[in-house]
Amino acid sequence: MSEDFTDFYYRQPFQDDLRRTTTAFTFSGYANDLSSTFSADHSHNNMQMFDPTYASCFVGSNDHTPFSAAFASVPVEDQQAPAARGAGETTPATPNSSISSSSAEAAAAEEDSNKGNKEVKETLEDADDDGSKKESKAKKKGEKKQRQPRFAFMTKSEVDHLEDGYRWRKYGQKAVKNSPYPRSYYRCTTQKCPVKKHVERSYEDPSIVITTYEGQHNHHVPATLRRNADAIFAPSMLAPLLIPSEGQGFAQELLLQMPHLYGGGGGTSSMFHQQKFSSQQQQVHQFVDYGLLQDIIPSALPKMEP
DNA sequence: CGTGTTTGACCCGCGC
DNA sequence: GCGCGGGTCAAACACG
Repeated sequence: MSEDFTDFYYRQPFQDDLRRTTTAFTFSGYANDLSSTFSADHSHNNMQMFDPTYASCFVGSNDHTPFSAAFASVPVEDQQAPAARGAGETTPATPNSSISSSSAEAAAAEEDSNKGNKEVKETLEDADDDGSKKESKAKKKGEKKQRQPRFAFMTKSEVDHLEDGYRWRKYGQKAVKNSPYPRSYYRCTTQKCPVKKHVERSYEDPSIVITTYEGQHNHHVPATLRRNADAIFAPSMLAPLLIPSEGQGFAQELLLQMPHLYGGGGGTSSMFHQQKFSSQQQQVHQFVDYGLLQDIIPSALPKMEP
C-alpha cells in the first residue's frame, strides 16, 4: 500500500501528564514489505519508575537493512522533573496499565520490563548510598556494576539483529525460559561506551523481535555505518515524533542530550509522514520532510538505485 | 592479523 | 543451602 512513502503512526493513548504517557508507534515500511510495531509504554514498565521521562523514536528501513530502529532513552529529570523520580518510587504508577498498543506481543516485552524493574530498583538502592550490605557484592570490581535504564521495543522483522547505526559485538547468548528462542547479548564496540542490548524473539509471535537497550551511547554513530543508518538520528525525523502535542520542551531536551542527533541536519526530505491513529481523538500531525533521509539512506527511498 | 561469533563456565540475585 | 534463571566472561573458533 505505501509504496512511495512510509507511514509513521504515532499515538498517545492517554496522557495524564508527560510522565505517564504511553506511546506506541506503528511503523509500516515499504521495503520488502516489512513492517514494524514497537511500543514504549512509559507508564508501566521499569523505566517509568526509574525515570519516567523517556522518549523513543523509530526510523526506517531500506533494501539492505531490513529494519532500522532507534530509540532515545534520556533521563531528563535534572532539568525537567526532579520530583518525578520520587513520585515514581512511592507511587507504583499503575502497574500493568499496559494499554499498550499492540496486543499480545506486549506481554512479552512486559515480562522483560518487569524483570528490569528489579534491576532498576537495584540501581536506585545503590544510588541511595545507604550503606546496605547488598551493594558490597554487586559493585566490587572497580567499576560498579550499575544498571542503566532500559528501553525495549518490538519490531516485526526477519532478522534478529536490527541495524541501528552502531557497531555491536555479541558477547553472549542464553536460552530464554519458556521460549524456544535464545536471547543474544550485544555490547557497543566503541571503547568506553557502556551501551548494551539484548535481542530475542517473541515466543508468542516469532516474527517479532524484542530489542532491549541499556544505557546511552557516549559517542557518535560510527562513520562506516552512517550511510545506512544515520537517518535514524536525523533530528528532523525525531523532533516531530517527539512533539506529539505539548511535549516541545521534552523533545528539545532529548535532542540536547543526544549529541549524535545533530549529525545531519539541514536536510529536507524523506518520505516520512506521520499521523495519528484514527481511533485516537487527537489532533493529527502530519510530517513530511524531504532530503535528509535521502542523503543518508539512499536506498531508503523507493527509487534511488544507483 | 584484526574483528566478530560461539559456547561452556562462571557469577550473582532470588525464591524456596 | 540449594537450584534456577539471567547475565557475563573468555577461550576457541570463523572469517575477511
